[in-house]
Amino acid sequence: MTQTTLTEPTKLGRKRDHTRDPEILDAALDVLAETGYDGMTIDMVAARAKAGKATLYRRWPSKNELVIDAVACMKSNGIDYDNLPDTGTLRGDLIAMVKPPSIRDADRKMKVMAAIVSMLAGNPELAETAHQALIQPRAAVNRIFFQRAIDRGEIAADVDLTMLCLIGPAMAAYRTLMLRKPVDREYLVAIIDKVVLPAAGVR
Amino acid sequence: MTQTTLTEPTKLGRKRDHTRDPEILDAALDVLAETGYDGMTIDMVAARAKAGKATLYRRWPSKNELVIDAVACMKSNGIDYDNLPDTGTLRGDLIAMVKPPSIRDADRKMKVMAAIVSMLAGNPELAETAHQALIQPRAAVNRIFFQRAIDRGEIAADVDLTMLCLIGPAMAAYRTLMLRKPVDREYLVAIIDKVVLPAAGVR
DNA sequence: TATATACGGTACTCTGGAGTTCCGGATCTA
DNA sequence: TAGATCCGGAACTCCAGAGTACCGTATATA
Repeated sequence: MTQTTLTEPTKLGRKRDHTRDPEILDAALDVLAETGYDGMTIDMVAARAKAGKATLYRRWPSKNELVIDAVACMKSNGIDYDNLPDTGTLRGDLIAMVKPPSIRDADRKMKVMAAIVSMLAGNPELAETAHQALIQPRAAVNRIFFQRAIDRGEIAADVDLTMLCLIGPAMAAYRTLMLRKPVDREYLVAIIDKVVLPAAGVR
Repeated sequence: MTQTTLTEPTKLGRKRDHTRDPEILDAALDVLAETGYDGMTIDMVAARAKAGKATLYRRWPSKNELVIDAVACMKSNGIDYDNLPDTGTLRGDLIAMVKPPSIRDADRKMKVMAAIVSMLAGNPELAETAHQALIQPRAAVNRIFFQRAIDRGEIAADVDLTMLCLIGPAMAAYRTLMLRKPVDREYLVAIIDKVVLPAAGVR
């Protein structure tokens, strides 16, 4: 009777409602963006998600794991990889990415970045997750645009792709996190026209 | 006898040894850079400075004020304003700034930035101090170099100086804080040659 | 129906750090 | 010399937040 065959560990009782996972993680991201890592408390997240604290601890063993999962689920938010703009010019492609809602959730991304920056040094798992979810996707899209431009002969084939891909994200992040000024459409366009395209050697 | 004239509140007792202030603030910066704002404890700072905790609280009313003072005292570290390089070319001036010890304490500056980024939003005084001590000085030096280049006719007079001044700091900060890769001389030279100078329109 | 687990919610324990107080000893003024 | 304030150091109070336990209720299996 009590024989729980190793091959069949059938679960008893009420099942966990995993449809709530995204709501909880989204609440965690809100609190994280608003208060920073140390300012964020599990009670805040639970209250925001209208969930019990025990519910959170049933799903994530600690605050750290919750944050890692929350950051991970931001991956490729606001980027539709199957439907990237393809305007025929490098400038057109880059400008096409400067649109709401790309700008809207980019704001929360920035605040989450600010919240976790100081944790990255002593938290390799969070650092890796943040890189995969927040840093890499945007650079990857840029790389596609630049590669197209190379294939078209629009820019030289020996440019430093890695460097070019980082200009936009770097200047946007610096303006938000350090200068604490808004990164609006006007500023992003200025970055493209005054820095990125000249650096790419566009005629 | 007990008359303490308002015009002469002569201090009794042993005098505070203000020569220790810089040592304490330097210890605070070390701990701040190593552990982040919330990870930093007053006990750590006191131990590092070989001082008593009461000594710290006699001089700064709270941890927050201590951190603000510590950040403020980083101002223009590693920059000798009275002896800036003047090589006759924009590239020469920019490259001349890419030297130890400019790179060495730049590393601690970066770590301090990472430590306080998430505090800036809810701490205007710290934000202002950080801007004056960490952000503004470097941009100001760059602005001098670019202005010289304009005066020489080396670059066009209608360039966006503010934007140009930020490229270097932004890309260096992004590489350190987000990518967590070393900002060495090679990388800084690459930024100058591949991004800054093309953006400035140097022939 | 009986048992087991999930749920939201509340109350609890425990730990670490901010800030305070006191100590013995040193250094200043009156 | 006496009183006041400093010093480094240690012990203390106080509190917020991580994590746990338990409540009554809901939903699953056997």
